[in-house]
Amino acid sequence: MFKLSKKADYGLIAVKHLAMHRDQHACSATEIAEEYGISTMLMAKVLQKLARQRIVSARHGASGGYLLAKEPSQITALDVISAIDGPVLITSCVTNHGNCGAADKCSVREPLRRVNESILSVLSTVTISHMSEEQHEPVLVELQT
Amino acid sequence: MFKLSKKADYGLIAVKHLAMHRDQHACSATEIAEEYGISTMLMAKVLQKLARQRIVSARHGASGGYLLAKEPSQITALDVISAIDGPVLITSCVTNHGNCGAADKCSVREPLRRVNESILSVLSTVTISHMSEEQHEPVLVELQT
DNA sequence: TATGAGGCGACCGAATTAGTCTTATATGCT
DNA sequence: AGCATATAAGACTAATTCGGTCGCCTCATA
Repeated sequence: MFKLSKKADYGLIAVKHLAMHRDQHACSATEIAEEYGISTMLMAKVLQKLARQRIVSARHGASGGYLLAKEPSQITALDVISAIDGPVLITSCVTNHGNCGAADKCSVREPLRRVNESILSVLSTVTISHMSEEQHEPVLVELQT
Repeated sequence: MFKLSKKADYGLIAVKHLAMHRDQHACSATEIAEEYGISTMLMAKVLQKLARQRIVSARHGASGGYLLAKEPSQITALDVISAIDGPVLITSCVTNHGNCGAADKCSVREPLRRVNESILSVLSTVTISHMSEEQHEPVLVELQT
């Protein structure tokens, strides 16, 4: 209902792993998958999606693998999640493509759109480097009620 | 992936409807369902769940229906959503019931737990009365990164 | 006491998500 | 050159979740 998909979860794990091993060798999908006990095939799929969005860069061939394409502080949780699962929309009718029959009657669309904005703002405030740090300074996010 | 279920959506619609018709008659499930073009059966299910969590109160019998059990300002979006879909957990392993095999290896659980807290905080800041108002003053939410 | 309302659980089909397989392509090493 | 090792991509299947329906029950009121 309001859950991250496993793939997105795996994506965050992979990106964090790469962040911890940067300036070292490229990590292969197999290497990362085995480290966390995840199916190799599936991890490969996830990394491919991240590569397509230029969050990681891939190196073919022997001793190849993946490297972060940006600084960990420049990669947000939102980047990773939406690279894998597509845009984050808490309701399917937020974009208003007419697929919601009750669109004109629906009285909650506008308020939910604002809640959606707030969640995007939370997710884009958290970066991979935040996720690797130990100290956690509070950050204020402006929420449009 | 990161979406409200339709049931939760319908729940918010119903609660907002009740908020707009308080001090009037009790609204039946059928009445609300028809107003927004939603299946009567399904709307009934949703209202039953809301009643079980004491968000709305039900009146049996002829000219019965549902009434809000609290002030609109005392009902948060989180109340409604979790009444219908259960606790809001962005990952299934947040509660750590051992169902995630990689729990000990998983390096993102703690950061995600904090993101989850922030989302809860957003959802519990938005009340039904907020959702009915037109003006939207920004509210600051403290986000634990 | 008949009628109109909610309460609850079982159930089914559809949609989404998780995970696998296969084939193609690129790279490095010997 | 040729082989081993990687990624790339899409088709495919299995598993799970979700949306929606139905039937039977209880309760309250006209």
